[in-house]
Amino acid sequence: MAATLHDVARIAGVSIKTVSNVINDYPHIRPSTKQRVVEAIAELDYQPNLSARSLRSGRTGVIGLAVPELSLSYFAELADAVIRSAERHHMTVLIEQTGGDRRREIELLSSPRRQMTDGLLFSALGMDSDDSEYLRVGYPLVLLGERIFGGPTDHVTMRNVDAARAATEHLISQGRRRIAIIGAHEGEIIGSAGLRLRGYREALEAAGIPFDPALVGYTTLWHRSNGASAMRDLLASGVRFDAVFGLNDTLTLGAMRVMQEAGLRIPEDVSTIGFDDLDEAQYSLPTLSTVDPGREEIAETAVRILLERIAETNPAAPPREVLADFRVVERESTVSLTA
Amino acid sequence: MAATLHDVARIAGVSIKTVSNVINDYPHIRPSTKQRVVEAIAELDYQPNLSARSLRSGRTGVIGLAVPELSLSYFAELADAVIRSAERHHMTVLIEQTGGDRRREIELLSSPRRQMTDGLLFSALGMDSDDSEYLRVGYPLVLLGERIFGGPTDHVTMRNVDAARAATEHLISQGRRRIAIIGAHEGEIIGSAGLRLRGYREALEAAGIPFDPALVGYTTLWHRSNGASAMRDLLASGVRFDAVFGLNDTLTLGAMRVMQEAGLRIPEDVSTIGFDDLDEAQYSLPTLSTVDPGREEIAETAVRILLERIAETNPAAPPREVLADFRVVERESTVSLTA
DNA sequence: ACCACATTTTACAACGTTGCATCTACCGCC
DNA sequence: GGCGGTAGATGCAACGTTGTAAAATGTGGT
Repeated sequence: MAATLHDVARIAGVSIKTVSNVINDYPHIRPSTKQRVVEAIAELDYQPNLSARSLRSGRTGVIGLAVPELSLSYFAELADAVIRSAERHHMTVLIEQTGGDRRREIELLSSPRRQMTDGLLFSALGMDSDDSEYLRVGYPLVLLGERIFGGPTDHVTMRNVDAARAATEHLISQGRRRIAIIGAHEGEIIGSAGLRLRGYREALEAAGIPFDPALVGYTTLWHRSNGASAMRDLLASGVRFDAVFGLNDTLTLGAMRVMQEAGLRIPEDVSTIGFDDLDEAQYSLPTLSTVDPGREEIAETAVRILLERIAETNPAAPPREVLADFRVVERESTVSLTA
Repeated sequence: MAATLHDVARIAGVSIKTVSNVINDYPHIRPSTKQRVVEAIAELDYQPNLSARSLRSGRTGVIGLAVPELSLSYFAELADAVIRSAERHHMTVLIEQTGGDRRREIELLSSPRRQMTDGLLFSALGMDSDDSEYLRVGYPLVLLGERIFGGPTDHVTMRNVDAARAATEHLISQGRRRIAIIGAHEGEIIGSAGLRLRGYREALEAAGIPFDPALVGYTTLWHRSNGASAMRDLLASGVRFDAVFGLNDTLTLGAMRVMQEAGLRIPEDVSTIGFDDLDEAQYSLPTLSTVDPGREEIAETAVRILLERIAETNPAAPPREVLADFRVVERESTVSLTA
């Protein structure tokens, strides 16, 4: 079967420990010895047994990434970025899908699989701040997302409130006053929906525009179809609006499609902005203005912090919270009122 | 730190082997003993050490999935389906991205990481049939995709030619005669592009429609922007067409956007069909007719076959090729000529 | 030639688990 | 009462690696 240290040692005429030393770049090895070992390794096409190595060292070289669903573009693009980041640090990524289900999220935190990872990047969706004690786990954990703040672990996330306020301000600056919002979650305070709604309200308030509950479209999920049906409801209600802020791009694209079917022109009749800056937003008709929440930066930072924690000798360092920079991306779907 | 078999054994007052037997459902254990062990396991919150287990057993419980990029929706949806399938078999999935690069694909086949997986689902994009010898590896490997046929391994894929012919026939049955095709690859015979182009030509031929090279839009990649620019070129060339077959949905959505900008009506002026049946195709404007190539079935079958190979004692069984069923999905973007 | 000291190599024991072989106790049967 | 057989429990070795510590070898100075 596969060659082991013993085989290499036999061929090179040294002890297995010497082979191990060569592989691990131990400095004090005679060049001639090293060369013989290297040749034997090449001859046998030796590859270290990773199970044995991690049994011995307690490290696996794998980090976990838990997300709700890869078929949600935001998480697919996040996973892509995380894998590329991890690669640069010679780490592999094991992806788990939770479906956004609280129970599965909690289970996953203490699943035997945590054993095969050195640490976990955890994008919670079903859990909330009340559950934050579950995050007190015995391995390095970096939280992503906006469901839990002030928890016991490091946390890398986006500036939801600020970014949503900036998006709304962008619409206001174009002379829009009746700004519908799509994707709100009934009663939510913390969480992407709650925080972005808050940014929206702050922007309105700052501009002296009264908040009109009739302009809020609620959805449970953020799939395209939810955006579409929220918009259908909004149109059916007869409420007047001249702009839409969709709480993510996917929702917004669904809503746009319904508006266009209904004969509304975007951006002339309804200036529309989304959130996430998916690749897709560049190719819709019209192209979608949106907020880039700093996804690449989030992935990169989260991986870096997780690896720091893994390497750390003293795990008692206080939890850090990192907020990525965001950016409003103006495209065709938003334009000033020409009236 | 974490509890081991020894700890459990001490608490339960039995040998570690008995604990191991309980965990592995060895039949001959006195119920009272079993109960004591189970209680001790619960008390210590014991979880087996997976590194030790795989060192001993040679199995990891992990399968690898190599895809070009997760940010391509097709692969994100495929990965989602594979993970869900694997979950049902109590397996974990380790995802690797190759970027569709031939060299990286080849490297990955003999990477030390193969060590941490019991087998690999491999979606090749950069390699071609000339490289098929690289697939002769010492571990269970199931090939996905359409770059290599007749290779030495099991292969699960879609009926590209038939499905593309069916898509084209769908357009022809609606009275379309000038059918543009977008996303072809110069000179490719094998591969999604080459095979689907062949299906297109077969359909034309069967209908007695001459093949017009001016109607072929070439692209290197299949991102949205490639579809958009191919369509721009097509429009700039002045060639006349009354239908478009996009070789995948993403391309097609990019092309649709350019057509609409140019004032073409879909489906009236240009009946349009894609390929992949992405979630997104249900929410574009108009909704996109497309081909469902059987992605779920592919994921499920591939996982099943891989696990069979892993469990197999005699690995000499001849390679199998499985083709999933496809289905033309009619939506708003295709309609009969009303002349 | 011998010592002090640095370089190079090695032996051994673990990491936590499971396969194999073995051992004891007990059961039913002639 | 002795024997074969099965249920139930165990001890030992091994999977392939690396940390520790110590042994072997080499170098230079006296």
